[in-house]
Amino acid sequence: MPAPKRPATAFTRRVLALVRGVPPGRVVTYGDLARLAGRPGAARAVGNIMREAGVPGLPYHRVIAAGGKLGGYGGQEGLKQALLRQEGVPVSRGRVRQFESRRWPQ
DNA sequence: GAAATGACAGAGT
DNA sequence: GACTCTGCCATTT
Repeated sequence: MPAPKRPATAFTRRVLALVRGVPPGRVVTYGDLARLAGRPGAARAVGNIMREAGVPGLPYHRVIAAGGKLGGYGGQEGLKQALLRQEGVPVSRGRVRQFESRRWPQ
């Protein structure tokens, strides 16, 4: 059966809340989200949450992988890159430029 | 309840 | 700089 529309656990809820709080023009890594959510090392789990959450209205495209890599986007990396560029985030060759300076929170 | 899955991270080659 | 291997975790089946 389809997953619940609402976050199942506090961790998931926290991660989604953090994503919601990322302002335009800023990016955050999966590892950071995991750490901010209180579970360092759960970067992989964060990715799973994004994929399964299915909650519209969240800037999922602002969540990138470590090192400024875009990571995945449901097989739509191109779209993710386009969205980031629209918000003023320079992306080149699947990587965010100056991502260390655009990382959130900072 | 246990095994499989995956939008990752880090160190090593 | 790109590729490979291992470790970690929550969710799904």
